[in-house]
Amino acid sequence: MELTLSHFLPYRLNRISEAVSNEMRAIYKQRHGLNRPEWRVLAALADLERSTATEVGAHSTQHKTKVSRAVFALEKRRWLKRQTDPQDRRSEYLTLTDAGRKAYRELAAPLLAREERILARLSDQDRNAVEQALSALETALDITPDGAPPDAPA
Amino acid sequence: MELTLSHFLPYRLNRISEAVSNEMRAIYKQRHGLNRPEWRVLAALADLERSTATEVGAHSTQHKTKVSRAVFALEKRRWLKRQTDPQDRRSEYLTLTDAGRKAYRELAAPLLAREERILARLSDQDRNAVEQALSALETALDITPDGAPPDAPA
DNA sequence: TAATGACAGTCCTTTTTGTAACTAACAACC
DNA sequence: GGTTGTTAGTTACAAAAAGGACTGTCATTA
Repeated sequence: MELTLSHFLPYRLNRISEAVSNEMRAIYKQRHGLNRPEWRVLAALADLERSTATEVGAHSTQHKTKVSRAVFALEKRRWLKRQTDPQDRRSEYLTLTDAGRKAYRELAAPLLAREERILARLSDQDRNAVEQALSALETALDITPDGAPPDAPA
Repeated sequence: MELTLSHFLPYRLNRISEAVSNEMRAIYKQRHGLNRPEWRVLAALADLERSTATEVGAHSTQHKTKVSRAVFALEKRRWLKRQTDPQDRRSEYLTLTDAGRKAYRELAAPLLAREERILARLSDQDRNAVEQALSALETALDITPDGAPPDAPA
């Protein structure tokens, strides 16, 4: 029963995650001045096409206040448009504009390239281990690919 | 060339890291009202015994301003003592007091238990994959176990 | 021993985040 | 059709993080 920081799961995860995130942030910050919530909303909307802020939050694992602020920022850039749902006027549908989609594509390419550059330093075996580890942890932590628990526990 | 958030390495890492960290934070926050920098300094000092703020920062991968504030907070609780190095009066040696070591031990147990509880949900194979993945990523990202680059690049 | 540059640690200012309260809209129930 | 409870999204406030500038100390060199 020994706790050494450098062997402690959360510490290691955090350091790795932060290192990777920082590389990415440099890209979307430098090119378009985006912060992470904004980038995530952009990516989420590219994934989801047309959806509400709540859905975007679920899909990108972000609190609704972050989403709200990010949506506002992206709207100001005219990268997305809102449209209140006539059926339920509380919620608004969000869609990327052409400019938004263009910005997303311009960002996706270098971000993926950077991801690939990191993974390229790993052996095939290590890459497999990474995939297996991430999937296993996601399951163990009840984090499904798009943010909802795998099946609702009673 | 497809960027889907749920398959994107930094996103997955971040979500996992955050989920695990949150579980831990609940423990050291609830029991002793610590925040992460404070907990990390405590753990680093438990690892290192007697060392300077700079060393603690390197060992726990934290910016010196965070370390500075955390040291102040822990000092106020009388969990650590400072001692300016007579050889170099810029730096101060930090050591945990008995109370500090006691608090550390009281925290280490439940934190390790929580870590174990998470890992217990994984198969042996998955656990191995996690270990292999973390090590491989640490290497690929030039993050050595205690925060210094593996060997200084020219 | 003055000048330059590096380093340890702190302080101060600006962003970002998290939390909780709030508004508006809906739904269910009586 | 009023009451109660829930949900979508925003706003306002408080806590935390990030970053840079600053102070004091040391080392090097002239």
